[in-house]
Amino acid sequence: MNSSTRATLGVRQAQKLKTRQALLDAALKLLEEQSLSSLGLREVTRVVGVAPAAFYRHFRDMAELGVALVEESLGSLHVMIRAVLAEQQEAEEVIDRSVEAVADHVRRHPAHVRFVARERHGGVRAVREAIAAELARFGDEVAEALAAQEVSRGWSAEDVRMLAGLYVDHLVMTASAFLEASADEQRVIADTARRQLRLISLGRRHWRAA
Amino acid sequence: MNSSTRATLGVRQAQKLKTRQALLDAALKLLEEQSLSSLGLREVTRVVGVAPAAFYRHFRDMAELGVALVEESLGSLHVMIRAVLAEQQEAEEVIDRSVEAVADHVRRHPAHVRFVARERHGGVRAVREAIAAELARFGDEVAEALAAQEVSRGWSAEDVRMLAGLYVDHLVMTASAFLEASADEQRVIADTARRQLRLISLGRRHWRAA
DNA sequence: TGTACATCAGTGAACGCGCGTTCACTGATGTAC
DNA sequence: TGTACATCAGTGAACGCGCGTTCACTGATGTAC
Repeated sequence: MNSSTRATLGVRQAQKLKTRQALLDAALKLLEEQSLSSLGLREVTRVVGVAPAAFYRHFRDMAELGVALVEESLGSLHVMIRAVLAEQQEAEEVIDRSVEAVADHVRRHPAHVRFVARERHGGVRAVREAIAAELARFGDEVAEALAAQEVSRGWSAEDVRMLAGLYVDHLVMTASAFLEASADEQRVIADTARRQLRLISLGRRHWRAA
Repeated sequence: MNSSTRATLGVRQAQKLKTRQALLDAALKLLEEQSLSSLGLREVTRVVGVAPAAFYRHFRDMAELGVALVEESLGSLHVMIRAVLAEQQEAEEVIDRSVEAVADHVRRHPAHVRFVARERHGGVRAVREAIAAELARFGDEVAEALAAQEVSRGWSAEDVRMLAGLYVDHLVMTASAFLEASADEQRVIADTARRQLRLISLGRRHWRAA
């Protein structure tokens, strides 16, 4: 009857998924004010309104929940990156669109962005590794898109990947800079990000040409 | 009698400073495995070997200790940056020297670097703000050095500051990448960092010339 | 130099509290026939 | 369709434990005379 869950799922499984998602949502919200390594299992179940022991039906511990949050957080970012990469336009337009897309993504998913920025170098190894692996995949994907562009003719694979890494790092830095900024500051950050991308783009066009 | 403390300090004050430093050292060590927001006051005093209540003679809470660690951590980095900026050489040499200096700094002060990377977006506001303020000062300092160089003739102050920001961000990214890397991986990271700086340098030389 | 008093870094015991984890349980959902 | 049994998500009580904070204290160091 519940059209928002696949018909093949029984009532029991659907309810379980709902509770699991409620735990993830509650944790993400609580993580706006603290880091994963200090977030308590009881805090999370309290917000959801289930008994503490119910947590164990879904996750072994908070680290496992953290890894699940990484997938959720970077999944939506992945969609955004793909969309930007798919467009084929002038360099200048791509830059403007990218910065706008990042700003928009932060506006839509601030908690996800904050979580990734915070836990990327945070105190929970499994989560750090999950984020690093996911960002490396982004890098590979960006590299593939860059390699297909005319400007990359004659570039070695390593050089393309190096440039992709620069873009991914810049994206993460820009996104987290947006987070704590007021509307005015956001405009400055966007402007700076555009100029930085323009400078990198210039360096790209003259690579090995100098 | 103790030549390592200023003669003007009484025995009592010297001892107090020693305990304070022991608390900072113990905290920094414990923070290699967790984040500040989950580090306990009792953990720290236990390592130092003083009563928990002694903590309050030095810091109001862990956040205040964290801010003190920021000053300590970024102080040594500051010295390193200044040294690199002071040298006047060919662009290519500056890049090699910079990357080597960063690698060396991470080798010498891994815990400080980890602390800054982790808490830059961590769960304690006061510490985040202290790090942001200090990195902004680095950016200003780098901008000043860049502005004095021949290549920057005709650049607006904002553009110079934008480039300085790119360098500072790149430095922090590179330093934290070194942290978790094996010797082999460190060589790859250093090589990538050099090429990225070379590309940025190229963009810089062609800025507004295109 | 010696004495009497003030300061204050560090002590140790006590407190109430929330934590993670365990366990036998309940009762709605699922399955076999 | 109806019945009997199996599954299992979530319960609620219990546990031992380490936490941050308070407090009156001690005794070495500092100061005034």
